[in-house]
Amino acid sequence: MKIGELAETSGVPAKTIRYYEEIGLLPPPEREANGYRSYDRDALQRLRFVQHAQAAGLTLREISQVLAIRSEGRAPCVHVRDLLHRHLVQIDERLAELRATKRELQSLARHADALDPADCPEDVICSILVRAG
Amino acid sequence: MKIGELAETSGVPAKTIRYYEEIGLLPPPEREANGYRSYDRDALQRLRFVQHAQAAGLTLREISQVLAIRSEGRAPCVHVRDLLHRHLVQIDERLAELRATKRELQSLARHADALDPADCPEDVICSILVRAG
DNA sequence: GTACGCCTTCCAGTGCACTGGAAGGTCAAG
DNA sequence: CTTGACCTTCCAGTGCACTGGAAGGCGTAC
Repeated sequence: MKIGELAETSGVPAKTIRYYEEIGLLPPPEREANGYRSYDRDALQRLRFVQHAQAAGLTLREISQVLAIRSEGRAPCVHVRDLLHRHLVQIDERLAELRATKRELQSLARHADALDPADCPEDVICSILVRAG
Repeated sequence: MKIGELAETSGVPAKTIRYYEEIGLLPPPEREANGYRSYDRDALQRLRFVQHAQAAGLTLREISQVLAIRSEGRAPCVHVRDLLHRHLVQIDERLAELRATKRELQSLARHADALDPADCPEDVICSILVRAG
């Protein structure tokens, strides 16, 4: 399977697949006589794994770690479990932040919608936004 | 007021204040005879405004736009109102994404917690994560 | 006079995940 | 024989918001 086909099948751009190889996320594949990359089914499986792991919120660096552990023959279960729990905490934090920002923004938007631009005082930069934060 | 004092008062590192000036977010301040930056109260107000606007989720680029509009003498109200509404939409999208990821992660974590590492089959990269995505 | 802390500029790097483009090789169809 | 799709490498840029460090000037206290 050439890189274009792998890209097509996986939905990951060829450029990105080469990039994954470059950063050591994917192992260098076999090459055809003409130098083209030749991928087997494992490559697709790995790539799908990367997509799954990304969907789960892991960074490429973390995915590399999991992949490396596995290629050493150890089962990455414990490691992955830790990663998952840590990510859940992070997501909760981020959710809380976002919700706070949203409340902030909603309050500002309500204020903005009720405001006549003519009322904008000259001495402050923006009377909508000075209420933020 | 020298940059260190402004940094102290605002909580924004001096390095960052210089960076803001460099990208045109803050206007170049007066200089003392020795070349030190000399800030007035307006500078602190602007810096606070930047912090508020950032807290509201605006990017530095957007904040620059608001500041630029204001410095042209026009009230940025309408512009800001649009920004706010667009940001609210973005935040809702991001919230939905995050919540989906969280559900994903929770399901994976439950699976991981219930799993004995010895059960990890050799032929898949990680039986926890193949379920993701 | 020297030590220390503050200030200056400038250049470069961080993190994250790509993405673009140039210059050129390969292969099958028309 | 040329066109076009595909592949290669390499270098460089994107976006966002900083951050680090070197090399040197300034100002005050001891």
